[in-house]
Amino acid sequence: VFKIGDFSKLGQVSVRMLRHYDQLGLLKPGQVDRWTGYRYYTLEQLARLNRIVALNGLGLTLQQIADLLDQNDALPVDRLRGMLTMRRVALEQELQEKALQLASVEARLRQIELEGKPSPYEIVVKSLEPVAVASLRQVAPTISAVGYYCEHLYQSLYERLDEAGITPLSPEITLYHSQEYREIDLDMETAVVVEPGALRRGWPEDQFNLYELPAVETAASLIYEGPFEGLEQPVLALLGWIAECGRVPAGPLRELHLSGRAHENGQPQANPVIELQAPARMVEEGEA
Amino acid sequence: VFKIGDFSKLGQVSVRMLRHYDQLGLLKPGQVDRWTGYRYYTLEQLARLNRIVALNGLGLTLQQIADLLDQNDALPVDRLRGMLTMRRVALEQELQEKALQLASVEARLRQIELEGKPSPYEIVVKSLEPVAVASLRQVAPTISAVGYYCEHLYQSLYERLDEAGITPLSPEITLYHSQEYREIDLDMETAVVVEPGALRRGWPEDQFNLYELPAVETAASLIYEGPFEGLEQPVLALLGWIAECGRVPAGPLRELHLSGRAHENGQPQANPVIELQAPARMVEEGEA
DNA sequence: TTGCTCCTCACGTCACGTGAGGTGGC
DNA sequence: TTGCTCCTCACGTCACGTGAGGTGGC
Repeated sequence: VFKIGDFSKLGQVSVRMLRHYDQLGLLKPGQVDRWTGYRYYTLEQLARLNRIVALNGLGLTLQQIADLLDQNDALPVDRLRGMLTMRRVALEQELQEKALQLASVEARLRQIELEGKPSPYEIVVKSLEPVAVASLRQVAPTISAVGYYCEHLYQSLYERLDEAGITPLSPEITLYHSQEYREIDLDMETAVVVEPGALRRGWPEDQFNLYELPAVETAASLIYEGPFEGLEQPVLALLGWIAECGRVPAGPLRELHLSGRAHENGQPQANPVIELQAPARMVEEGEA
Repeated sequence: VFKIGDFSKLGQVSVRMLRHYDQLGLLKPGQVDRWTGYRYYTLEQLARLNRIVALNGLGLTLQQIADLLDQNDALPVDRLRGMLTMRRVALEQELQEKALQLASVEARLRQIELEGKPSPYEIVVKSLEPVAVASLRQVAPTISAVGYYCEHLYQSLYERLDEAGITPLSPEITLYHSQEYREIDLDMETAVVVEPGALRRGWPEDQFNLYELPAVETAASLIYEGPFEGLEQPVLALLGWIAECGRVPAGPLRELHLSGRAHENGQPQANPVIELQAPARMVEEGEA
């Protein structure tokens, strides 16, 4: 028979926890002094305590352990197997997440070592909701022509929407359909968000596209603030980040004009706030 | 300017968390309506929010992030590097722990598949404190002679301690110096705990050994209850577990007689409670 | 009498989710 | 007027550590 302190040393479990196990009903002392409240443990409890510690070391919760040890001291095999299997799945997932985090941390550190300062862009993984959009699509011959195309595409889009009696909402979303970064023949699509109801009514197809931009499970995103000419750098940062994290593009790059229309009265906004979203997915194992 | 709900969608952060960040001073809304308490956020806040989300995704605490983003919005490089380095170390450790846990869980599952029922022994990793002991050591020719040797070694040990005026405490600890399991020529040492003060006074060396059993950082331990003849099975279980976890024995196996002396009046205890402790360490990488 | 152990009660941890109960804007 | 959004306050999570304040046994 041991007092709680001795039992604590025997089992290498803190006194606090022994009291806690008592309270949870996980491990009741063999005897409790009615007057002083002192807990007295027997050697048989030690085997049970060891079970608890062992299962806990595998990462089972005390509640799960209580379920297992409950009434009879014999472990119900099937439940144990079930719990261990669940635990294995959870552990595999946690391992994967941590490994990804570690890779990100190391990427950041490398980046700091190389450039001497942290990247000005913060890249975040997010999911994208589906949105109803109206759009026009065309190929711009060179990268320097993109601004011009953008302006005029949006302009005619707005005109046609006006004729059709559809109210453009915000933001504008320019999509770049070329998967990689390129400087000529950019397949671009200028889109605006419209109310979802517009999809259900039919519209002349030759005037503009009207459809739902698909949801994206994971996209890399960053916020850029500055002139349109400076967009090249954040685009490259985003694509580089994707590659570095073992991912691969999974859809057109989206350029959201969060601070309103890119062009107003024929003038481009001087310092627009732009969100770049690059849909991406993990490379499958064994994929090139 | 966005209301909290819109901003929440933009940044993919729950409304609850935006309020929380406000409260922590991590991200104050650009404007708060004095009368209604409504929070209004601007686009500039979005960049900061993205920073927060990105750093949080690396596993930094909000407090750390607050320290980084504090006054100036420019990230102090050195502090960032420091935190990331710490984080990397922590992540590596967590990864290792999880991997070990996963290995244990899988070992348990395999064991259940093979034998159809969970092992009757719960093996726990613990550390061992140093203890002062008095002991006698001898080689038993065969495993079946161990009981006999044990009895007589303890008997003469107690006699000599009595002559020397040293009080034996408990428990008895029998040490097996052969590293592997073997059935002949067992190098065994029968020891009893004595008060630490006894070490400081000198004793005739030829009567018995008097020394401090060293501390052990990690030892595998299990509780066995049953006759001494049944000890073989738990010993093998313990050694098997050690091997399975990528560890290697690191000292003599200890057999603690927790329920009192092994022999009393020439009779062995019928169902003693015994703790087996096997010091072990992880195999170094590249070690055979 | 002095330490030592034991007792109960309760707060803090961390980044959230989820209510209750109530109020402004279309 | 009816939903919708927003507000504050507060509890719960999980396995602990760490006190405060007090009492028994040698």
